[in-house]
Amino acid sequence: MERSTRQRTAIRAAVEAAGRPLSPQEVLDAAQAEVPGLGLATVYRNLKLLLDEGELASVMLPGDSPRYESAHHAHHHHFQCTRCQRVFDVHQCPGDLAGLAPAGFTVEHHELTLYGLCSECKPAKAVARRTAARRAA
Amino acid sequence: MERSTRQRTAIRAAVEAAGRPLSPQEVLDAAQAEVPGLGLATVYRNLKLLLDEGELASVMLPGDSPRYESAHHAHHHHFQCTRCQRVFDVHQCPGDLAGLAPAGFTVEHHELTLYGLCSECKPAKAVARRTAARRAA
DNA sequence: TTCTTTGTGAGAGTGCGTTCTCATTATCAT
DNA sequence: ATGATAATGAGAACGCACTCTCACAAAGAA
Repeated sequence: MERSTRQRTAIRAAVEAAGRPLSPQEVLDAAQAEVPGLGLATVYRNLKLLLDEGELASVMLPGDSPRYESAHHAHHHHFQCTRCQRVFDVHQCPGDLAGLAPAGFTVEHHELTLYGLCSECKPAKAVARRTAARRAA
Repeated sequence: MERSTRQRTAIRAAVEAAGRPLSPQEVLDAAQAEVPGLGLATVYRNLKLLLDEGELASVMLPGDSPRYESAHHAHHHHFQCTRCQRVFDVHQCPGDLAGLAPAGFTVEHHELTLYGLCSECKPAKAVARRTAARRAA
């Protein structure tokens, strides 16, 4: 039977607390605050377990390995920051995209990913630009 | 200087003729009709070359390795068949998705992927369903 | 035609995300 | 507290897409 371990608890908590999809490495980094010796294999094992139980959902983005987030979210999309690579939820959907498909095709579902700068990186980039300009002067 | 080989010509022609994004393996299969001994390494070498020259564009889809298509296409999106896994172009765009992002975020671009059955697989699936029903009876 | 050099095919090698192995640890029913 | 066994940590191993190596083939300038 399934046991309750500090590791499993920390992993579950890390993903739920993040409020955004995390990569296995990000989960490891976050959960190690709670369980310092935590290993990557344990993270993978538990992500798979929680996925099978339906507690987590995997999030696939173009050209990236899977991330994981709480499964208790309605249909939504994702935003990836082009600077820090972190992924955030977008709780809106353009909806009704069935009409875009070629004739004779049936649309079952869709994935939308927005790219740009997150609220933390937008100012960071502006600062970097100013710094570069100062160096050049 | 760059030479014109049967292999390169066949690879370029295969991608242009497909009219949809092809995986390296699909390119190999298609181009081998023209150059039977063609090797996978040559396909990768030439895809990279044509990419660098700006003749091809790479297409990333969630959870899949890159595909390649002609770069001479305006902004568009993609449709992946959930049965045959092939990818097709969708020449429309819901547009103006900047408003969907969280406050403080800047949207630079976006990727949209539709999933469903292509025109070839839709009838195939209906047939499979009828066959299964017959077996069950 | 000859020569230089780019391109090719085959298979070995690489990188990386993920899974497996196994000795050790820790949970929990008793 | 004790014992059965699930879970863990570390590192080896894996799978896959992709790139490199190298001997050989062939394009194209002379």
